[in-house]
Formats: sequence, C-alpha cells, structure tokens
Amino acid sequence: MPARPTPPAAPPPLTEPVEDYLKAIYELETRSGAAATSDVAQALRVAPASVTGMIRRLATQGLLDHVPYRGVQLTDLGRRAALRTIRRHRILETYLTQVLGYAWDRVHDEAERLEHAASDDLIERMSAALGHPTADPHGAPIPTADGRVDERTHRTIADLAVGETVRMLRVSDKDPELLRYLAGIALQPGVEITLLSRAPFDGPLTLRVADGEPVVGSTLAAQVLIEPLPARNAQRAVTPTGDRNTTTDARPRSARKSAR
Amino acid sequence: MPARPTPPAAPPPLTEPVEDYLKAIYELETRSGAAATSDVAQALRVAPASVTGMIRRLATQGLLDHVPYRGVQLTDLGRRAALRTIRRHRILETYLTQVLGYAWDRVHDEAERLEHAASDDLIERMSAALGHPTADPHGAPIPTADGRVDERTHRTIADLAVGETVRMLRVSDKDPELLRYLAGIALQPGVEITLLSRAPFDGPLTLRVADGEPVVGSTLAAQVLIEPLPARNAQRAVTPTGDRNTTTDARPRSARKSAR
DNA sequence: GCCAATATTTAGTCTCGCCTAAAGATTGAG
DNA sequence: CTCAATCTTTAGGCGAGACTAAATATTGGC
Repeated sequence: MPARPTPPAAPPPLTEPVEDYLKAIYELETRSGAAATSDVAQALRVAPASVTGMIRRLATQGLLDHVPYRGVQLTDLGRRAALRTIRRHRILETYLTQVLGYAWDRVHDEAERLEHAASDDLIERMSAALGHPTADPHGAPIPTADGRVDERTHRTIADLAVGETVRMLRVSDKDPELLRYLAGIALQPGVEITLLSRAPFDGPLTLRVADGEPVVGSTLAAQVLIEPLPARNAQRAVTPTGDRNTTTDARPRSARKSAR
Repeated sequence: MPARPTPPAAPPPLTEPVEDYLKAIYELETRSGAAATSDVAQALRVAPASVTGMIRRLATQGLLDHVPYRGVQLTDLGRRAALRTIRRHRILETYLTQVLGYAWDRVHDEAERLEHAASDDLIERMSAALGHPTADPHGAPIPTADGRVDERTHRTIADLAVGETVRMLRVSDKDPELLRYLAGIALQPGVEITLLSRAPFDGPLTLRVADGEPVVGSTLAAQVLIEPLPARNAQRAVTPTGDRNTTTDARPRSARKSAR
C-alpha cells in the first residue's frame, strides 16, 4: 500500500460553532464597524470567556486577526467563509418560503440549522430552482457563490421626512414576532411607504402602506430599511421589484465597478 | 421573576451521533436480528471501545437495553427515534431526486447530513410536496410519521430460478458505484427482471432487463431485492408501481392487521 | 490624573465523543 | 476440556467548546 503523497492537504471543514462565530463577527463588523468580545458573546448567547477562547483558535487558523483587549477583524479567508454561510442561509430561507410555503417568520431557525449541513451542490440547485434570486424573503442581499455582496447601508423608516414616499427594502429575519406584526400591516419588502405624520420627541409615526395607515413606534421604524423609489420613467429596463437588492455581481461583469 | 414550575421537563433533543447510533443499531437488528458491538463499530467507522461507551450512555437514557458481552436491543423509545431518523433520510432522498434532480447515487451523503438538521415540519412539507411517497428512490420503504414501516424481508436476484420473472424492489443506497452500475444496465426499482440463465458454482447470471441482457456477478445479484409481479388481472385496484413498498400504515386504519 | 465601572482575558472544570492499550469474557477447534 | 483466537469492556487520554470565578486592562467621570 504505497502512501499517497497527500496532494494539497485539504483543510478540514469548519465546524458548526466556527461557522456561527464567523457569521456573527461578519455581521457585527459590517453593521457596527467592529466586533467586540461581548457583542459576539451576546449575539451567540455564550459567555464572554468562551468567545475569547474561540477567537484565539480562529486566529491561529488564520480566519481572523485579534488584538487583545481591542477586537477582532476577519481575514479574507474568514470573510469568505462567513459569506458562504450567509449565502446558504439566505438561499435556504428563500427556498423554504417560495417552494415549501413557509411563512417568513418561520424560516430563520430552520435555515440556521440547515446552513451547516447543506452541500454547495444543494445550495446551487436551490438557487437555480429559484432563478438565482438576489434577495431573501426579508430583503437581505444574497452573496454570490464567489463571495461578493451588496454591503451598502440604508435609511430606515425612522429617517423619513413627512410626505416622503419610498420602497421598503429589508428587515431583520431574527425576530418572528416583529415579522408577523409587519405582515399584519402589509409591510413587506417591495411595498411603497409614505410617511404621513410623526409625533414629536421620537413618537409614533403614521404611514401609508398599501391601503392602510398603520401607526408604528420609533423602535419598529428604525428596524425597517428603505430605498428610494426607482426613477419615475425608468430609463434602465428593470422589473419593479426585481431590481431591489441586486448584488453588484448579479450584473454582467462588464457592468461592475460603476455602482456603489 | 417567579421561577416557572418547569412543566414536564422536555427531553433534550438527541445529538447527531446518537441518532446515527440508533439508526445503525436498528438496521443491524432488523437485518441480522442482533447488533454486536463490533458490527456497530464497523457500520459507524468508529472504534469498538467507543461503541461500548456510547451504548452505556444510550442504555441509561432508556433508548436501548444492553447485556454486557451479549448485545443490544432497542427499546420502543429507541426504535421510534431510529425510525424517525430513517423517515427523514428517505424523504430527503426522495425529495432530492424528484424535485432537485439529484442522481440516485448522490443522495445518500446529502441526506445523511440533512436528516439531523431538518425539522419535523420541513420533512412533512417535503413529504406532502411529493404526495406522501411510500418508498425512496432506492426502493426502501418510508416509515410513517407515527413510526410504522414495512419490515418484510425479500428475495434477491441471487434467489431467482431460471426463467422466473419478477419486479425489482430495492437496493442499498450506500454504494454509489453499485448504483451507477445498476443505472447503466437499467436496473432500478419497478423494472421487470427475468433470469435467463445462471452459470454453476455461484457464477454469473444473465438477466433480461428492459431490452438489455446484462450479465451480473452473484455478489451484485445478492444485493438487489425483488418482489413477485402483481397478479396478472389485478383484482385489487392498484397502480403498477404505486403499490410496491406500501407501508402497512399507508392504508386506512380499517385495513390494517390483514397483511404480513 | 485617579478611580470606579466595565470589558476582557486567564485559570480551572465539565461533558461529549472519540482514541489506544490492556485486561477480561466468550467461543470454537482439537 | 482446554487453550488460542476473537470479541468486548475497562482504563486512561485528548480536543472542542462550553462554563464560572478571579485577575487584569481600558475607559470615562470627576
């Protein structure tokens, strides 16, 4: 039995907790600019000391850089791994809602477990079956297989001026109760929203959504991301809802670098 | 914060290794009548000592009974858990082939990972989307959600008499190479098989399958399970392929206990 | 610029599954 | 019936990933 030369020594696949850490750190990093130990601990519902230990391990594996008492930063390797997991999660969420009839407040937990078990092949088949969607049911952009994603930041309903009309873009997938509430007032990605009035001192806002006029608190308002309406006489031929959340790479290579 | 009375103290969900052990033990038990430590070790590619340790843990959890140096036997609880995992596995395999276009030699590994992550809800949605199939792509019967399954044993091609015509029922899902080979000679569940001739001393068999006449070795022949052709003028109204592998419980409750 | 509050890390354990090596039980050949 | 070959179990460890308690670093208020 001749010992095979062990060609490039395949890197062992990441464990489930490792994927969760990378995903959480990625999200903290892009959202708040930095990822503190305690933030990661809170996101993963784990003791801070556990985070310190895991961070040391991830650093030795070249997935992130760690300056003690300062914080962590994903390396390219770590970021790619995080985006791979996020892609899986969002394609799974989309598939579960579009094909299997899940309500949008029920897909998060399911996707959270499946994202660690599904093969790349399965994810790509699901993506193809969906026509390669660029956004999940909550409006979050789906990273491409080669790890690119639209990371632009957006305004929220809380930032609206009275009388302004915009389109709902996105909301977090993590709070089922919020999602059910939003569905109840017809607030879902793609719908048009007009701010009719706002009470002073961070008070409730009155919106026009579809044919309703829901009144929402400022906390909720700050969680709903929006985008401008498309130009009135669309010069770029796009479908009304198909264009939101287009990742930079979903467009042909020739068209890149122009946006952002 | 009043300490909630902790109602019935929900049993913690089984871990992935535990599900794998129960599944392997179930299969050894129903196939060979008993499950020896070393058989389990071989099935799970784990050291025998590890099996002893795990078995002790499973016994304390009431999932199986263990007589040292003798063997193990699943309790009702353990059998139910095993069948739940097997149901998941087989529905997943069916879904992957029928809906997502997987080849039948590629579904085993994928299902093996997903079966631990999918919720009951997901599995039932997939089952419904498939019209509640009773057999997986390899012909294995799918246990019902309440844990019943057709456990009848069957003859194999190796048992055929020359000139006999039967229907292929089932083959193991675990050997991709075998599955590809079978697909190449049109051997798949549901097809009719006639034994044209057999060489003496356990020699190769010549079959008629579809419009081919493949010659197969006795090892392969012993792995392909068969069933009798349905009665010529079917008195029970059944679809030709729909009746194979019907679990005892797929029929209305009123019809149970009659078969077997 | 000091000190207290807060954040982070270290130190020491724990459980789960796995391993190897060695000891003990069973079985079958003669 | 006995002994060697073959299980099976015990003993002792290891790595991942979590925890608590205690030590240490940073920061913000004054």
